[in-house]
Amino acid sequence: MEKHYDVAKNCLFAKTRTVSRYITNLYTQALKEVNMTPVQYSMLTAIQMLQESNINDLSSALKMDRTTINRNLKPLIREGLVLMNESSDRRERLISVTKEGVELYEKGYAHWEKAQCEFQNILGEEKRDEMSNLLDEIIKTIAKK
Amino acid sequence: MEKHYDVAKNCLFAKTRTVSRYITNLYTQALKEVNMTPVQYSMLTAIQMLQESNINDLSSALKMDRTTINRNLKPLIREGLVLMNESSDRRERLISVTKEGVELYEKGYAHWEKAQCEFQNILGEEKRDEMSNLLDEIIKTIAKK
DNA sequence: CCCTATACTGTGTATATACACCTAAAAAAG
DNA sequence: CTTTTTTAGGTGTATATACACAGTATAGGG
Repeated sequence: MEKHYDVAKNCLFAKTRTVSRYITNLYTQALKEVNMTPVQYSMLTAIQMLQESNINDLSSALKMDRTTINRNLKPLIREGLVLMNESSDRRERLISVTKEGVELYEKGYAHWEKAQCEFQNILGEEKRDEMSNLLDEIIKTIAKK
Repeated sequence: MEKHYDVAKNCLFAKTRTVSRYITNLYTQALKEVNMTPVQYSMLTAIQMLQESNINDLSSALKMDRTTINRNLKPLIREGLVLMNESSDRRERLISVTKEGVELYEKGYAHWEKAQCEFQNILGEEKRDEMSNLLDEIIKTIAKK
């Protein structure tokens, strides 16, 4: 078998990425109602979970590169949804959500739910659960390293 | 339950994206040996599969936006791995792989395989198969629309 | 044959992502 | 207390991604 047939059929990177693009577009459409991208919505989620966190905390929680966190915070700060404050340790900055951020987050929740439901309708509940569990296990596995 | 707990626990976008980032980094490391990104390797795969294809063909095959295909081709063309030739229909361009492209692709195959194996070692064969099948089904489902 | 509709492509813009490299501050070592 | 190491953060650069908008060429209808 020629190599490209093998890759086309079996590449887990390509498959994951294709599905990721699809899901991203789906959530992007839904969250457009609150002028937010799904990545920004995820970041707001983590910032609220961790409360007074610094960039490294968010990097660990979201399993996203430190510098990506930094850059992804920019639009949220620009829109007044997130604050980056000085800390007593002057190396770090403390990140928190503003009142406007919480409000928009709450407002976005219904649209996030819509995207979740839409995806479940497309996949069916059984497969959706299978996918969710599998992703959880993968994330747990890669976190252990 | 507060909304951000729900999102943090159940968001299929965030989970998929986290896993996608992880897998991307894994394949990126492996393919660095041939100076190629995994997306570029996937594109070379598709271009070889379809042979004389235009941008829309690739867009369909890779389920990637047309304009993304266009931009992703740039580095491949710059490196002399891919050609974009005129067609008799002067609206479209025909995309093909050069000799150098095929050679580098063949050389990269071992590194792609390495990444595939590495991921299987991390996940275990059973879960890897489950994941592969699930992704196939999802891709088949979203293709039908 | 001309006009219009359709099809293929490209560019501007904005976000997402991570690596290499750099700066500054705190902590640890001596 | 000074020097060194560690830790936190930011910037330059390059790729990846998709939408809105625009240009050009073919096809189709009259």
